[in-house]
Amino acid sequence: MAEGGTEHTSKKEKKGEIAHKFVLPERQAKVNLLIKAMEQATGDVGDTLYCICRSSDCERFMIGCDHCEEWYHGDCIGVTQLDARSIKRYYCDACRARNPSLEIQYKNKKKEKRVSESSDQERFDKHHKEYRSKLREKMMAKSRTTRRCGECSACHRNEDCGRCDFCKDMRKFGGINKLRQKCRLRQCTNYGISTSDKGSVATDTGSERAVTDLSDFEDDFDEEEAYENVKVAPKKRERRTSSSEASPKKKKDKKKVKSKEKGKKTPEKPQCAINSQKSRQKSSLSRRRTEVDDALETDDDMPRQCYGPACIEPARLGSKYCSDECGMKLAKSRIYEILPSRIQQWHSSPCVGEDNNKKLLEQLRQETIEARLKLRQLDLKIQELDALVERGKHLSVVAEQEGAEQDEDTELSIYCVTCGSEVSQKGALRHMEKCYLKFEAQTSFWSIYKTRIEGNSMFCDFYNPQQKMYCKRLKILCPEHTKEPKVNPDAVCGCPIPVNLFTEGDVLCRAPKRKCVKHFCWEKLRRAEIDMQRLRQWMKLDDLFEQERNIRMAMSNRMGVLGLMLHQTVDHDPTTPMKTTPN
DNA sequence: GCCAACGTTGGC
DNA sequence: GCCAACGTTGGC
Repeated sequence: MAEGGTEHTSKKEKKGEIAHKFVLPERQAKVNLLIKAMEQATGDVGDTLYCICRSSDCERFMIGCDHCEEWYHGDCIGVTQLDARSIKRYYCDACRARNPSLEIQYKNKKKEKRVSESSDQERFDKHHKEYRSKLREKMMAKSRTTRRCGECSACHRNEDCGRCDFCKDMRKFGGINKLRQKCRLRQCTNYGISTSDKGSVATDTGSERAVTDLSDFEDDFDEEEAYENVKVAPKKRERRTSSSEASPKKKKDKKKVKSKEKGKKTPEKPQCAINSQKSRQKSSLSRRRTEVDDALETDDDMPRQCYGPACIEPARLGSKYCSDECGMKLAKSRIYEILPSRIQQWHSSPCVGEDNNKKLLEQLRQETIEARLKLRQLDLKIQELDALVERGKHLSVVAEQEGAEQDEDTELSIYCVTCGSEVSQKGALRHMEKCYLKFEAQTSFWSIYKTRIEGNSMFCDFYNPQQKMYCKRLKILCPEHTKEPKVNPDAVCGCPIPVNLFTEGDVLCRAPKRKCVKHFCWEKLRRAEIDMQRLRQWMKLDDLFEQERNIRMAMSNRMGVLGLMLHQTVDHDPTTPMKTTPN
């Protein structure tokens, strides 16, 4: 689509160069020939639509708008070649409706011609007024609830789109029927034009004017008609009452009761109500039109020619193509047309994103190596610990060893950090350990996946068949699924005794393991510490892997066909070339 | 009686 | 002024 748009713009630009504002009759033939030749050269003969009639015909006399640069057939908009001679700057109706400050400018020396020109314009306006008032009359003649002109494509649509908010609200589309409105694509476009929009022109809110060219074109009323239109709204209300007069008396009474309920307010109501209704109607209609136009932009149901290359079939409803093949054909030709130059451009211009990604990948690789090295070191630490424990097993118990449980009179007490109860210093470590395990058992960590780690896993991975999940506590600390090993009565504690606060010596504690209060569970805690470090490293590796995957995906997307077709680097300042290394 | 959808209301 | 919500209406 983007390419189609580009072609369109470029052609307009070319046209603008040749035939500036409008085409003088004597130059007309030449210009037409030139445009035709260019179209043939660019290979897009007749595929661009002009004018309010949206035809590709450019054989007739045409005049270009100085604001939007759209081209119009003279006979479609009521401008003759003679008129065009006296016009200096021409602005189309759509542009003038959007921007009231725009006025058609005439040449000075042809001032006298303005009379006839303006009369032409009047004729033209009159023609439009007639058309629109006919439409309005038609609509008003129909029943009160009919908001159909019966002529626009929306009125001819028989089925709800099922996609707009109003359709989605309908019960048949699974909605809850809150909005209770007609499908947006079936709402008459002429209804909004005829009754309300002049108000928005007069007040010129601007933002409300986001409507199609056609609507704008038809919106171009003068003040007189604006007044007429304002008067339309109350008429509708009156008609409603009169129509209800025809209906049973019950309804009439109902109305009376209603007005009585409102009390003194009733006499004042007509004017206020009319005003408020006017404004409400105005706003709701302008909103509706904008929304409908938006919808039409994306889901156009106007009959048009298939966009397929060399295809002359009408497009399917809601599609730009007559068949899937035509769509594929156009897509293919676009790829053949655009991709080679994009690849060439890709190779010739530096890509900062690509460089940054490469740097990041290198950084990630380094971090991965470091993490793996650390993991190996931790594995070694475990082996060392195993060796230490093994060495302790061969030692014999020394009863008087420092740290062994002894009956001392001077008992100090301490508070448990977990439960807060007072415990003796001697049994503090033992109590706190048990207490911690008790609380820890209340919280569990589960995953549906079993851990798959090279070497020994640090996770418990107990499988619960009911939950069909695996326990993700640290194996060594899991109070639920790891049983405390039974300690032999003559087992030695075996904990290395530190020389000072930070270094530990070769000497091992030879107190009986059951009675050593100083090194209670030392082996378990050390293993847990190492396992935690291992866990951290594995998580880091996982994170690095994820980052690498994302970067690689971004890199492959960038160079992919889709990426190349969708994106393009534009160097806005070729005099100072882009740097490949921004840092 | 059902249903589509119009027109009004009141909250924001 | 906008807009969601809903009472009401007219066609079937």
